[in-house]
Amino acid sequence: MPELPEVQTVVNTLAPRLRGSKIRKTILRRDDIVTPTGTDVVRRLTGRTIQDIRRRAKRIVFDLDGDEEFYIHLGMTGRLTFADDPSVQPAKHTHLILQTTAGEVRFVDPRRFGGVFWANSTHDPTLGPEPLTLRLKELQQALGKTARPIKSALLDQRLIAGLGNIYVDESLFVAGIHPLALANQLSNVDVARLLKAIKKVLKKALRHRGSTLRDYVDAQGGKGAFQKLHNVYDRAEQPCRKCDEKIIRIVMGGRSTCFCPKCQPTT
DNA sequence: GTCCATGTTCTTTA
DNA sequence: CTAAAGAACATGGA
Repeated sequence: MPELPEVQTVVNTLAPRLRGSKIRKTILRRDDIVTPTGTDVVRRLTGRTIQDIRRRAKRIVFDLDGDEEFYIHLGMTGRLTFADDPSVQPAKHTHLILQTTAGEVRFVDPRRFGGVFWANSTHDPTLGPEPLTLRLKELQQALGKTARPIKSALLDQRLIAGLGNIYVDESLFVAGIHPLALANQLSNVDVARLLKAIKKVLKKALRHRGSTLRDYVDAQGGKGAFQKLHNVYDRAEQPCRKCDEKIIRIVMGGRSTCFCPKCQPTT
């Protein structure tokens, strides 16, 4: 579900309520979603104050009192939502429940690609720069070093952190760049257009509270609306909104990749 | 039954 | 050695 706009929207709907609250009770219903394995999150979380909640890459970072932090990653199917009525039985695949002075929050994740991570995100070398504040020089440098197709390079969180399959495809369309174009063969002009496209797409997606294709919801259960504005993602076989050409779907590294062959020519 | 899925990490290959 | 490609993870919906 979650790429930068979706994760940010969860944080935006979670933080105002949860900031400053205290965790009264922690219920861990399965412990194999916790990393590192064996971390006693119940003991570590109960009684703690949540000072802030923020996003880093696709992570929802909880700042706790005592200068400690952990994060929740939503993986593909994770949800982090307030329970309107805490007396209602938790949904299937509810793995963690935080009962706080500001309400009850539940982490649900059927596929369990997400999880709870007791780790610091501040100096994590596996996370590249944030796209919204990324500068052209940095991106040029990062892309110049790799001979992979631009699509896979942009999915690499060490190069740029927060994009996923949807927003890479959408950004490449706006930039008019073919997904198979080699990263280090893009001109400076191409990269400049690409960075502008990435920021533009992400900001627009944020305004529309992310994309709900299947079951993504924010912390209050609200769906995103940006999927209605997708140019290419999940639009294979449909006409391009710009030129009417048929949108193509190919598979790259096991991920479906959608693009307009006319607006995104090979070069 | 088949194929597909908004992500990450580990393993294999070149 | 490193970079890139591929497989694996687990569940559910069409």
